[in-house]
Amino acid sequence: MTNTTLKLLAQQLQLSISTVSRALKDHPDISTATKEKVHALANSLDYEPNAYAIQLRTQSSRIFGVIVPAIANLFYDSFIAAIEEESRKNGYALMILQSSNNPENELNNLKIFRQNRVSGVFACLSAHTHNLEVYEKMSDREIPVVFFDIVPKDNKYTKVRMADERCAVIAAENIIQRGAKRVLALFGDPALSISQKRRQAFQQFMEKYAPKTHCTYENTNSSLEAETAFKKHLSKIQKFDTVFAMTDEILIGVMKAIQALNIKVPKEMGVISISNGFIPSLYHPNISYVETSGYELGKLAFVQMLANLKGGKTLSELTVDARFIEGGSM
Amino acid sequence: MTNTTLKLLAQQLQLSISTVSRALKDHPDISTATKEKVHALANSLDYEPNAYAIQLRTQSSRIFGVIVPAIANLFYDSFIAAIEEESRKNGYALMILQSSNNPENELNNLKIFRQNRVSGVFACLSAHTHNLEVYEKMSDREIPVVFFDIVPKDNKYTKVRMADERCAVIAAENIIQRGAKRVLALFGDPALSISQKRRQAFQQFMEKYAPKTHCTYENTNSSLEAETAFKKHLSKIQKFDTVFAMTDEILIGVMKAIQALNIKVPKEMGVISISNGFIPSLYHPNISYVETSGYELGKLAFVQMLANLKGGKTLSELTVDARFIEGGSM
DNA sequence: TTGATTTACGCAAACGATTGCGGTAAATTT
DNA sequence: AAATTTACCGCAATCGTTTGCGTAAATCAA
Repeated sequence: MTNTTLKLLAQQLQLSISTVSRALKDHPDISTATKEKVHALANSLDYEPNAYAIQLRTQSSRIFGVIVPAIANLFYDSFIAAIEEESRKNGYALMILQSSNNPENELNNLKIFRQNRVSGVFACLSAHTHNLEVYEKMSDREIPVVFFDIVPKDNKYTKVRMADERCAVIAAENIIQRGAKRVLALFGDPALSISQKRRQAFQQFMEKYAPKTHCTYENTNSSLEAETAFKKHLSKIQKFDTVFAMTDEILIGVMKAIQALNIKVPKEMGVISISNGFIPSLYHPNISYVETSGYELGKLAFVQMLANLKGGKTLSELTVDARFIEGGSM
Repeated sequence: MTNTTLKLLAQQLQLSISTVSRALKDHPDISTATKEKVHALANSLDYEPNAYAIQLRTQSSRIFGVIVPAIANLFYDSFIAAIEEESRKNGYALMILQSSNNPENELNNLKIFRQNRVSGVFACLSAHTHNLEVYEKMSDREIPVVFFDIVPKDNKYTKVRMADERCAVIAAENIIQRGAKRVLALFGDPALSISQKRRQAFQQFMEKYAPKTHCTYENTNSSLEAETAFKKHLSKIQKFDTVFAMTDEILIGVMKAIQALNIKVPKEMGVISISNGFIPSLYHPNISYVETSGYELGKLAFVQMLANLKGGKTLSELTVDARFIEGGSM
C-alpha cells in the first residue's frame, strides 16, 4: 500500500492541495463543511503527514540528538528516560547515539546529528575529549547544545551537572557525624574532572572540620580495583571503620569485599556512596548514599534546552542539588 | 551561519546542481578535475547533505524505530546497545521510544514511527497488549517489524526471543545436579507468557527427572514480594535448600533476604537465576545463572531486520540459546 | 444598485537532493 | 573531411508540505 499524501486526498476530494493542508490544521480560511470532509477522508485513509517533507519545508526536525558514553548504564539510562518523557510531551523525538567513550565515535555521531538537522543536542563528553571544535560546529549551525554530567570547563557552554562538590561534602558531613575514626575514601578515574572535584571537596572538608579523622584516599578504575584496594587497606594494622565510594562501580567492588569477608554493616564498617539509588538498594542493609538522580538531571537539561530554543542564548551552568538518603549502613 | 547546500556549491563553482551532486558521489560521468574542485569546496564549507531532502526524494529514512517498555532496564539497554552498534555499522540511526508498558503510549510511538517513515521497527510488546492492529498498519506500509523478547503468539510475525523453556530447563538441570532436596522456585507476573513458559518448562522437567525433589512454586511481581515470599517459606518447618529466581528483579529480593538473615551461600542455600549477568556479579559469591543476553538478542534481531529488508518476508521465530554461567552459589 | 468587505479557496514557489534524458564539444574512427 | 563515439555536464521533474498572494463569489453597507 502506498502512503496517503495530501495530493491523494486533494484528488479524491476535488480540492487543491493547499486547501487540504489548511483544512487539516484548522486554518480559519477553510469552511467547516470542507474541513469535515477532509478530516473524514484523511481518517479513513489513515493519512500520516510525511515528517521529512515537513522538516524540509519548515527547516525544523523536532528531533533531539543525545550522546552518552553508554546507554547500558544506570545513570544515563535514567537520564535518557527523563528527556524522552519530556520530549514526547513537547512533540519531539529522540535520536540516541553512544560514544563508548571514544572521541572518534563522538565525532561521527555529531555528524549524523548535523545531517539530520537535529533541533538540539544533549551531550555528555566522552571521558577524554578535549577538542570541542565539533561542538562549535553545532553552534555555528545554531543548533543548541546542552552538556550534561561530563561537561566542558569553558563557561560559554550551556551545562547541567550534578552538584559534585556538594555531594562529596554531604558524604563527608555524614561520615563525621557517624564519628568515624579512620576512613577509606575511594574515587574514580583521576583524569576525570568529576573525580577531581569530588575528591578535592571531600578532602578539604574533612581536613577542615575533622582534622583528627584519618583518611586514606585512593583512585580506582573499576569494581575489581576497588575490591582489591579495599582488601589491601583492610589487611593493614590500623583498620578503617568507614568506607566512602564515589560511584556505583566502586560501591559494587566494596560490597563484594564486604560480603566475602563477612563484615557486618554498619556495626563493623560504615558504608556510604554517591549513587542514583539503585545499587544501594540491592544490599541489606540498604546502603546510605548521596543521591545524584539522572532522572532529575534529565528534567533540568530539558528545561535548559527549551530555554535555549526559545530565548536565544542561556549560557549558564545549572546543577541539580544532592540530598542524603538514609539507608542502614551508617 | 546558513547551511551549505548543493545549490550554494553549484553557484560558487559555476556548475549545475546535478554536476555537484554527482561529483560528490563519484559518479563516472564527472571528470576528475571537477570532482576535486567540488570536494575541496564542499570540505571547506562543511557541506553536510540534508537528510530530509534525501529521505523525501529516496523515500527511505534509514532510521529504525525501537519500542521498549523501559530504557532504564538492564536487559533492554543491552539490547539497545547491540542494535545501535549494528545500525551505525550499516548506516542506520535509531529512534528509541518507551512504552512504559502502556498500550496507549505504544500506539502513539508507532504513530511517530509512521510519520517518520522509519525503515523498520523493533518492538517489544508492552505487558498487556493484545491488540496487534497497530502493527498491522506498519505491515500495510511495508515497514518490517521485528518483535523481540515479549512477542505475539501468532506465527505470521517475525520474532526473536530468548529460549525461555531452555533457560528454565537448564536451571532445573543444575538444581538436580546439586542434589537439592527442597527448592523454592520464584517466577514473575503470571499474566506474562514468559512466566508461564518458564514455569511450565521448569515444573515439567523437575517432575519428570526429579520426582522426589520437593518444589514450591510462587509468582511474585516485585523484588519486595520475592523477598517476602522467601522469608515466609523459610519460616516453615521444612526448610528449602535451594532457590531459583526467574528474573533479576526476583533475585534481588531473594538476595536481600539472604543477606538480612545472614544465610551462607552456597553452604546453607543454593541460589540460581536467569539473568543477563550483571546482577549476579554483584554478590559474593557470584550467583550462578542461566544467561539470557540482551546483547545477543539485539544482534539476532538486527540480522532478522536486515533479512526482512532485503529478501521480502522472513517470517519465523528465532531464539537465542541459553547457557549456564557458573558462579559460586551452587 | 453599487462599491467595499469577507469568505473560501487555488496557484505556484519554495525546501534540498536525486536522476533519467538529452545535449554539445572534443576525440576518435572511417 | 565526414561520421561516430566518448566524455562531461545541464535541464527539469520529482518527493510531500507549507504559505504568501491572488481572486471569484458571496455578503454587507449605504
